[in-house]
Amino acid sequence: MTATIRDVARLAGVAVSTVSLVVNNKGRVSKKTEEKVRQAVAQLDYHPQHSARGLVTRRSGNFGFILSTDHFSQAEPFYTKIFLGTEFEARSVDYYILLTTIERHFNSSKIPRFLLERNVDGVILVGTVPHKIVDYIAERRLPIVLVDYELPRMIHSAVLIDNADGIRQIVHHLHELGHRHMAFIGGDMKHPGMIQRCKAFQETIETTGLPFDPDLLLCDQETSNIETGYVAMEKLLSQGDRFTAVIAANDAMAVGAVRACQSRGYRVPLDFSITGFDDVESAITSRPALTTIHVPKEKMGATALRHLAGIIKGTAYEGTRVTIPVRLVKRDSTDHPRSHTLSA
Amino acid sequence: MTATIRDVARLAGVAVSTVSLVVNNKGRVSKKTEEKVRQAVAQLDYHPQHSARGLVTRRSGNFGFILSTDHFSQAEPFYTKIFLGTEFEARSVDYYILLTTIERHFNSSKIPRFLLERNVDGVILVGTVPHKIVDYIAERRLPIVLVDYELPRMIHSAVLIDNADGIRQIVHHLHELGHRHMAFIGGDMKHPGMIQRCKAFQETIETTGLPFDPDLLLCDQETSNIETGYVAMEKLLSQGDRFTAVIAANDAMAVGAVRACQSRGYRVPLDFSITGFDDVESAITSRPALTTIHVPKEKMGATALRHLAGIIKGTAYEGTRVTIPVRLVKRDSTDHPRSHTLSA
DNA sequence: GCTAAAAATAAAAACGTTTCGATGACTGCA
DNA sequence: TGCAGTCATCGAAACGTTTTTATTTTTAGC
Repeated sequence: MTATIRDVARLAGVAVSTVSLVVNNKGRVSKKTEEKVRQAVAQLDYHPQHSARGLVTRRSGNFGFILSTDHFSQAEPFYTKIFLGTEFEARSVDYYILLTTIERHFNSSKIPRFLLERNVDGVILVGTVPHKIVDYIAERRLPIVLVDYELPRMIHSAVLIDNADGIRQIVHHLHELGHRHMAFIGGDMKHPGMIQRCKAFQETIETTGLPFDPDLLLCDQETSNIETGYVAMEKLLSQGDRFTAVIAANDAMAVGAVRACQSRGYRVPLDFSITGFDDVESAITSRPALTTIHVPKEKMGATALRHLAGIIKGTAYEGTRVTIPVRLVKRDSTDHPRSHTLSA
Repeated sequence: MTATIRDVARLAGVAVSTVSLVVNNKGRVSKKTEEKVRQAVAQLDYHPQHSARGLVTRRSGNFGFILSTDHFSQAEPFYTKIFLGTEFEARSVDYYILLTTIERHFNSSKIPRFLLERNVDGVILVGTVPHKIVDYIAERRLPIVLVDYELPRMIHSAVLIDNADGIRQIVHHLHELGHRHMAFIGGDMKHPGMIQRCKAFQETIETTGLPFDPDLLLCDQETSNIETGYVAMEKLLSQGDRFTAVIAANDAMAVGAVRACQSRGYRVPLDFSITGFDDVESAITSRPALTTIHVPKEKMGATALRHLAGIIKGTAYEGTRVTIPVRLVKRDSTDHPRSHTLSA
């Protein structure tokens, strides 16, 4: 039915091995025969059969993509977009992606089948994942790339975003607008990225020479969603009029903070400037549209895949951290502080 | 490194072919040798190698899962959950899922790689997909199962939800509460499911003996999101006080309708009862929590996979439609109509 | 034009599995 | 005890590649 390498060889009038050489761009083949072979390939619509190839190369041609179930079914398509980037990039390097989700709590009886069966050549792990599964994979000597997550021990490759720089950009932006008293809503500190954002806030405040008020630093939440932001903002408001801007560690909390303001009759950005982080869908759709830090999600996924493929080809080193730059997106949730406007 | 079938055979003291028989539960093997083989398999942690198996069986052991890019990166994890159901079910029948997205507009240069390379044994297509890609796959004689979508020509298998019954349940629920004048917000009529919901509304109104008012039937939108619902509700409200309940064809539009009410100072469900459809995340988190129709998304995915596997095994027929039942979930967005409450 | 070296091509083995036909070992019946 | 028939097991071929080694062709230097 479908053409095999023999058919191509016969049609092109060359040996099977020559066809293989051409198809894989290996070895030196004369221009002339290469052309003949390529023609035959095109004519027969030949595609090498994965399984046959895998049998001899001892590679599966697959990468595993592991994500926690709650990350995957979370409302904002943050991780979904990372996957999209990975999948897209996989097409160009000829790998298939096997996506699977795991529960938050590692359960050795629920190990992804592609690991048990050794049917992947490497694994991409995205977001918060149980440490044990990382160890399990590492024990099996499979290359690993973490995305938007890192483990204390720095032995695995990771694709990260420049959280510190993002926060710096935000603080500077607000500072330029004239804000001096900024509050920070930190969210769930179990995620390393959140810790970085929180730390970066404190450091930037300090280096910029702004006053630091510990009451305006809220970093002890359990979650990082809209509700979290709402509650945190209410707490800040109840503390009195000590700030003009609020930096939320992600967009969801920023949206919550905006709502809390609005339901108390405050206007954003007139009374308070509020910023997010991540630049997810709701940063654009919510009113006012959020000033936030754009995180290139697809690019993270693509970078992870490229890196993983590199490790296998031998052109990249395992254990490298790749940091993806982020950039400020100014929208409608930030403006000069009220007092500043008045004095101007 | 990893154990092969020969290792198992040697350890168990039997022929390679016997091990194969045991592992695949084929042919008749004596209890005694079966036991020996199983022991050896366990001891060596043997897993058949996909590629070797695929080479001889001429099966890939993969199913394709195709979804439009916008469905996949949509805020509500509706399709994501369908995928989860599929993936989970795939584990038990020993198939891998290759997930890929396609653009809304069919582009023959962007055909999923697993189709070009014939690396799947069947394909699940979810939500609205270009007809051309369905034809393309069918031409290649690959089994197809559509999920939450159907094509005019009824030649492909499809897993659908009982839209008509869902609408019936809602109308009856509202009727029981005492509502007689119901409005309907239909959303994007390009999706067959939306058409069904709209039709079912009209039919149920009629068979229940309720008055039908064409002004209360809004079925000419282009989209089906929160904004759509908001706008539609404003239009309804501007038409005067002719209804006490609003049935939105999905949860997003219901949320929009609720917001429109609230921003005009109406209370839900006191002034208007509003219902959704789908039972997505926001049906639970939005205030008031929505009375809606629960759609078992994971189950749809699982059913699709099972059906596809059945077609290949020869235990299911291609071209079958499987309808998944739905059920009403009563939450806080519906109550007796105001007049009814007063008169009671 | 000859030879040695380099480049291009070919031939064959190997990868791990399934499957088919063959072989051997039992069973039950005469 | 012998024999047909059934049941359990085995051996070997085949699947479509890549890769290594061998062979042929081309090139370059004299």
